[in-house]
Amino acid sequence: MYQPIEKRVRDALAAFIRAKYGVELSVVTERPPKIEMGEIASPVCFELAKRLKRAPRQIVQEIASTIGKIDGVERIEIAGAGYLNAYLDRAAFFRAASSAVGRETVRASAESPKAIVEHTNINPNKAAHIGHLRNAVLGDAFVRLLRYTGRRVEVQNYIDNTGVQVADVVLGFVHLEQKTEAEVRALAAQPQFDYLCWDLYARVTHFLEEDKARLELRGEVIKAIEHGSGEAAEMAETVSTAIVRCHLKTMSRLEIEYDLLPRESEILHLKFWDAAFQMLIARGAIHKAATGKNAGCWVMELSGDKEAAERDDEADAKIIVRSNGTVTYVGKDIAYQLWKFGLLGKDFYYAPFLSYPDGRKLWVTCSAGGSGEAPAFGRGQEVFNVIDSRQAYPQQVVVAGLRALGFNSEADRSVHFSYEMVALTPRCAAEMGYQLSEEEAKKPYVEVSGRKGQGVKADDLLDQLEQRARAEVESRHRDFSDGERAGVAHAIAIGALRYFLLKFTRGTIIAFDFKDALSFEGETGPYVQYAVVRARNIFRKAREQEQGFSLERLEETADAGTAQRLLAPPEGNDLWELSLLAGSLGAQIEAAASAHEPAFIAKYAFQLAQQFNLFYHKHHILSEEDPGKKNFLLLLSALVEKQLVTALDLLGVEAPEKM
RNA sequence: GCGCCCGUAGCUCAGUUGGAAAGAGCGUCUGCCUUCUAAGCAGAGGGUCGGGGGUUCGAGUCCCUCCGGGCGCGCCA
Repeated sequence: MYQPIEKRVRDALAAFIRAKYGVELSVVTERPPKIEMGEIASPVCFELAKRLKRAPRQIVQEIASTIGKIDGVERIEIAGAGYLNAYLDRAAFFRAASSAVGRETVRASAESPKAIVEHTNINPNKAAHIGHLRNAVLGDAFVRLLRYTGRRVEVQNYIDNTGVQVADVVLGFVHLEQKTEAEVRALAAQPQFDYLCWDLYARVTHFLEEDKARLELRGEVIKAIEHGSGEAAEMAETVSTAIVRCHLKTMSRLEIEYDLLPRESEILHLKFWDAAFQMLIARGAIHKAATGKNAGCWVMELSGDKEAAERDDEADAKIIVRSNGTVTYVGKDIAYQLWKFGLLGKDFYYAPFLSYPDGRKLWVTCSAGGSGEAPAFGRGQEVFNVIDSRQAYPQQVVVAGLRALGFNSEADRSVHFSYEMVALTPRCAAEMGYQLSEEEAKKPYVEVSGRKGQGVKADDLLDQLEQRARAEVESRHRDFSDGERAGVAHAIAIGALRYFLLKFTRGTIIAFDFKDALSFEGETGPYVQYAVVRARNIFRKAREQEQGFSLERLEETADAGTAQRLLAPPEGNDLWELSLLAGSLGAQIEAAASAHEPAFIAKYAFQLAQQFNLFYHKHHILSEEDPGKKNFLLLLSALVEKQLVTALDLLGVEAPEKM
């Protein structure tokens, strides 16, 4: 509701300035520091003063007195050294915000351009940990944001089922546990197989570190897996698929779902790389180094400097194919990125992997056969790769690869949705029993090693959160059934966890601490959920007290005069600020979507909840005797509730009816 | 060595294309539950926005430099 008016003000000012002074400039607007100064301010006269070589104060007066009426704006005033402050028509804003509620969602049509978002991407060899959760929650919130703004989105969770990490677990089962494939399959059917592999993986890491000669064993296992047949390959398939199911189950607890699981094994077997290789050679994007340290390798020049390539200058060359003929990780990634844009000229086969409770199907790639009912995957218009910031360099190489092939517009539409890692506070690491050096103990955070079996497992954290939430619910609601308690506790646990991971901006390293993550007070998900519950409690009680009460009828019986009276300054400033903030969700969504920053929504939700709590404390609505005022307060509560629910939904958090 | 990121209150963090007097949570201290649930509210205290220089009418925000911290740069994946 806010941003259309803001845009009208900007356009009106720009048009006026163009007509009157013949100057073309982009008008900036901002929120004044205090509500007494209006709702939209522009410092445009400072810029104009410079251009016209006149005093800003003089220009601002001319504009304010002659610009005329702008729809939604009550008046324009002069402030400070030359600010133009616009004061909105409060009652009109409130009416528009209230009636627009619930009608703002844009539905994606099947023809609208598709965005591909790849996230989660956990190596399928051990349980998911807190760092993986940040990736998945961030990716999922971004997907929700895109879908809300009307984008069609395909969610992919890439499975590296042929890499070293899976190989190491297979090595562990074979050499440390002396297990056969059938025995591993039996274990994989047991619950918490991902936990078992977590420990085994740590043991394998230790086993390999003890004697470097054992690395040969790993090489053999990898070769066998890549070849795709034999006991080791079958075991790798068993392990990785079982672990993927564990991960999907964990993600389902957080209501994170996917459309497709593209697998590394198919990229290999369907020879995606060979196709990309031919393209790269044909367009001269890579060349074979004849001399120097890279002799015998196919390399790509990152600087795009052809002369450097001629000279075999190694400084800016990235090896794509090793001298033994095998392709590097980035090479495969280039092929995969080409497929995402529909540029590779090859496609996977697809089979259903599972069905979600709402009937939606999750598909997996396969190398032959497959189902004819699979939707058209890939061919994205825009591609977002949710990958931590440490992979910035390889991501740049992939984009450079697209550019070298002449796909400049696809390169521009390849986005590395990067974020910083989750580390542990030294205190937290100590609590978990990890040995820290003196140096580490002084740092603000310590990075933990999944290889060594360190880290906070996602399911453990979720269990703890649910347990705590359940204890809280039990102490407050003795009347709840077991099912109700579990449901509410689950919603609170998710709210706490998702909010915790989303309230930090992407570039901030999260120093994880149980104390903060397990909190339900202050700037947390449950705080926001609680505000929604408070609003709903009012409506519930109102329905009990009043026959035929409904939120729809409130709107019909509302009169504009009351809103105008109650929102009028100065007494109405508090109600107005809450209304204004509630009506600004759209502006926040726009900002969050364009900055790729879900944290903006989290911050907004908290601020709105905070202001609502203040309002809740000040006004006892149901005992309000003035029926017009009571009606207005209820409408305002309904507006806030709806906006909070929408904001929470974008974060993937559900607000329970009671808590 | 090269590249990228960060440094804001005791702690953890916001501060959206440069804009009016620096914000929040936690922690500390002081109050508020016969009311629509206190997972809440009010108040107090706490800041040379790492240092210095520059650009600008205006800098936490842009540029330079220094200090401090992190990450990346492999014929690993």
